[in-house]
Amino acid sequence: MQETTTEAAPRTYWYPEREDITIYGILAALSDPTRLGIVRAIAAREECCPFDFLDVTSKQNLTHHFKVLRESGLVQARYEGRQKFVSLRRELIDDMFPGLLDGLLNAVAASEKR
Amino acid sequence: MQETTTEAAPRTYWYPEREDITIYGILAALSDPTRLGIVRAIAAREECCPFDFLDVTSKQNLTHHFKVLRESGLVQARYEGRQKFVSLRRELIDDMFPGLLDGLLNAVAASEKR
DNA sequence: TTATTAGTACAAGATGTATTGTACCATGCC
DNA sequence: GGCATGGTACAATACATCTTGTACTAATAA
Repeated sequence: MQETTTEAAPRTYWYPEREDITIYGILAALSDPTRLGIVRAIAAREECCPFDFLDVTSKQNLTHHFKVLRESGLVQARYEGRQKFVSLRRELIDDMFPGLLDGLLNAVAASEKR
Repeated sequence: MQETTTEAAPRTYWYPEREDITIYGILAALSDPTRLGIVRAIAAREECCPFDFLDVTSKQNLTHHFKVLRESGLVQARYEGRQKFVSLRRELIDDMFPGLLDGLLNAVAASEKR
C-alpha cells in the first residue's frame, strides 16, 4: 500500500521574510572571513556550489556557514541533482538596504589593491 | 618623598594599528544594535559622550561596547575632565575601505524611510 | 575633606558561535 | 541492487560575546 502521510519535501528550507531581515544579521553574517569570501565569490559569478569551498573548511562547516547566510536573508539556494547552487538575494537586499552590498564589496575589493 | 616609579598615564588605551584593522572586526563591531546606533550618532554629530546612551543600556555595558568599537579601529576617544568624547577615525577607515562607512550608513538610513 | 559624578576593572553567568566527529539522507552511476 | 558523491543532522567541544554586579579611579564641586 502506498504511504499517504504528507511529508516535507527534502532539502526545502526556511527563508526569512522581509520583515525578519535586519542589518545586524547581515553584518554579522558578513563579519566572518569564510562567509565574506563566499559572498564575494557569489557576487562575482552569480552562483556557486558549496563544493567549491572545500579547500577552505570542512563540508559540515560549510553547511553551517551557508545556513547562517541563508537565515540572514543574504542568499538563496536551489538543488539540481546532488548539487546545491547558491545565489544572492540581490533585488531584496538592494531594495531594503540600497547601496549596502555594492558599497561593501567595492570597499573590500579596493582594500586589497594596495 | 616623591614617588619616582613611572606609571602609565590614566585613561590611556591601546588602539589598533592600520595593519591590525580588518573588515571582519569592523563588520562585527557594527553588527550590534547598540554599537551601530552609537556609530550612527557619532557620524551625525562628530563627537559623542557615552553618557548620552545611558537610556540604552548600563554604563558598564557602554564601556564594553565602546571598547569593542575602539579595538575594531572604528573610533578614538579623548578625555576632558570627567567626560569622554568619542569620534570616528574617518580618514583611516575611508582610506582603508573607501565608501564602506558612507555606503553602510546611507543604506541603514534609507531602510528606515519606509 | 567629603560627596558626587563620569567612567573603568574585574568576575560571573548566560548565551551565541565556530569547528569537528559520527551518522545519515538523497541523488546518480555501475 | 550496490556504491560513490554532495550535502545534511545532531551532539560535543572550545571559545567568544553580552550583560549584570560589585568595587574602584579620576575629576569636579561643596
